[in-house]
Amino acid sequence: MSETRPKRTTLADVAALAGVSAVTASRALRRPEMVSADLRQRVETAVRDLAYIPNQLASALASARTGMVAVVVPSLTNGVFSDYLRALHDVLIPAGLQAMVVNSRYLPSEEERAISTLLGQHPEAVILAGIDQSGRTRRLLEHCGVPVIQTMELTDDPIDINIGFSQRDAGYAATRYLLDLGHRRIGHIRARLDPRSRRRSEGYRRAMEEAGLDPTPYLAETPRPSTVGLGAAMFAEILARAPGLEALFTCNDDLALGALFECQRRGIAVPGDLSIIGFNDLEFCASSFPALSSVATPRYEMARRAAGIVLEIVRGSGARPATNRIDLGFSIIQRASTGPRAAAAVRAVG
Amino acid sequence: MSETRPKRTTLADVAALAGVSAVTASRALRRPEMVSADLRQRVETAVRDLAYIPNQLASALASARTGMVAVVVPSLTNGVFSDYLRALHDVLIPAGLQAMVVNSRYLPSEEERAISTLLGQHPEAVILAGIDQSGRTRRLLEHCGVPVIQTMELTDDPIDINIGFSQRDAGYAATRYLLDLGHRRIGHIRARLDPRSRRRSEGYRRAMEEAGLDPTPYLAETPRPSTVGLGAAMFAEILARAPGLEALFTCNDDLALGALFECQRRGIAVPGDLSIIGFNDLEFCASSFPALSSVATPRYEMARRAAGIVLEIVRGSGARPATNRIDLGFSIIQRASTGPRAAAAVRAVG
DNA sequence: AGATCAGATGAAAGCGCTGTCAACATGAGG
DNA sequence: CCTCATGTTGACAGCGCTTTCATCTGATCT
Repeated sequence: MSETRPKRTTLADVAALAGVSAVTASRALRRPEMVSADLRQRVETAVRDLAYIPNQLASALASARTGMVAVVVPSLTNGVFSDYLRALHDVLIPAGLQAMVVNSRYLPSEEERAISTLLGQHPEAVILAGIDQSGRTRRLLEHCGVPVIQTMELTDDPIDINIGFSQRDAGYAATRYLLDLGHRRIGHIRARLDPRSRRRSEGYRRAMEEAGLDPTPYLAETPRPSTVGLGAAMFAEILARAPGLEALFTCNDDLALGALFECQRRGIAVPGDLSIIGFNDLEFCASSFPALSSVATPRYEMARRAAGIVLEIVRGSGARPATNRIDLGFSIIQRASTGPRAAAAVRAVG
Repeated sequence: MSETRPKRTTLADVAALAGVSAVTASRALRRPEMVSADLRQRVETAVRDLAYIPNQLASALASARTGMVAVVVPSLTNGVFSDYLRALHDVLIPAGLQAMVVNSRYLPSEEERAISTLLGQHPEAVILAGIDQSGRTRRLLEHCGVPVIQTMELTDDPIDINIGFSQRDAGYAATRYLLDLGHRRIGHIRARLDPRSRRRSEGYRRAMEEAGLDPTPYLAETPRPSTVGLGAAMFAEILARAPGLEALFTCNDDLALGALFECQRRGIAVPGDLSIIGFNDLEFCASSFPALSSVATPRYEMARRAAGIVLEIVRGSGARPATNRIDLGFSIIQRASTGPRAAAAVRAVG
């Protein structure tokens, strides 16, 4: 079966059956209004009878239009990217464009490989989740001749167009929020150690230092990918190290959920004994007990805007956006898991 | 920018710069061992200097090899498919194959569209998550001339090759497990209503009926996609309807987690007052409080095997597996969220 | 030394489709 | 009745690459 090449039906077969030339058959499919109703009908019938599927490869090669936009995300696992990809599809599909998404697994080397492969397929645009491309990747992208959109985060030096928000500011704001609640011993957990979470942590560090606090004793980090279980374990580790912990900011919601479970396991009241705030505001944050505070990130909107810009450039007027850097911001979502510094904690701290 | 066609560098440019013919340049890249060290060197230098990226379209068209395998999954959101896709990548990438994954969103119409598009790109194999293809889709797949692997579930009538486990048996086993624990008023929540979850529910229904129990009063279902919040809401709904509930089997872990949170919110002890078992055994089940029992499904293994078979057929000996239907089974993972029927509940039921 | 052969290279053909342009009807206008 | 738009259709070339297959070299054998 792997050696028999049954010679897929081609446009020529369809044309022959319909009794027209290949060009006409092509037009009947691609621009039906250019072909008389009679022939169009015959071609359509032939297509159906032969179960003809156009060879996109040949079509793309001849027309120099692939109808494909390349998308690189660092993870498919992460709930963050499902909203992101959904937005992309919502915009691209109705416009007849196909998103080709590949996963870089948070590895610059894989990203480079992926982009190189994708570029070979001649996408009409490239949408990247992230701003941290390697130098070689950047060069490829700069010379590929199609729009490149970097998302998820802001950069001062975009390859082409940039849509996002400041991860650092968001991390800062989350920490600041806990500080404003009166907390001082604020822990921070981060996993994976990708550049984006690193910048969130920088925000945490800056807020702490500005408040005259030393973040070191309350910090836990690991290169392992974040999971709920890891959140629980790392929280336990900080707790062992810094008993007087009053609040916790985690780099994402999975870690926050893990910490919350660990609190339940140990009988630590949330937010009575400990306030918790996560990051991303995934769906479960609103439904947990207590509901988790988090930092809402505009991931659907970032992707929607990115796809919209692509559409305008490749299918619309060709007009590029007025500005090549769009800040979509973020917001702190206050829920039951965070509260003011409790009397008990105040007493313990002195 | 959209109108300027800067004429990407082609193999001919590379060949010219290296002072060789296009064929030699092609060979230097594709089968280096066929070219003398000297010329190979010159070609490689030219490639680097020109930042040449081969046009995969042209390459695929000429060689009839795309190096791509088409993958259709119904969801990217669902934690289930991240393990699945990871396995696919783990096997395919090192073999030089690229997985092109598209999301059918649990819609047969989208699946048909997606497969039609994918087939136009001439994949070397097709891997499907699910067995419920529409008639037209089936016909396309049967005539496409490449291996087709249906996964996630077993069918008596595979298109080509089938790897999975019985969703119905798994649903039956989960319910049976609760029955064996002594529970009688066993609730069941299911969302999305896709064929796979329907068969899990059929297993539940059969187990209940075999035990002489009427499942109707304890059943809640909705076509909406399942979320943690939905799990909580639907659980609350059953509770209002059937106060004496002793146990709950949910169609997936997200719903189970929602139900667990709802129990915490209402002060219902788990498993003291209510046993809960989910489905899929996602990572968080082991870390929640109490840890959630679940049905572990071999999703990594299914994908790994599927990819392995693809590899063997398209890059290996071309040998197809001895059997075209592989059952990978499932297992009940017992954790803290399930326990025997409590004395209190026994009393209440009478 | 002449025949033989493996290895390296290039010329030509063509993968399946679409862009371009010429050819051909058709009916309107003069 | 002839000319000229208008609208359809087809011939041809070519997208960028790889796959024959022929050619040419230099080494090997007798």
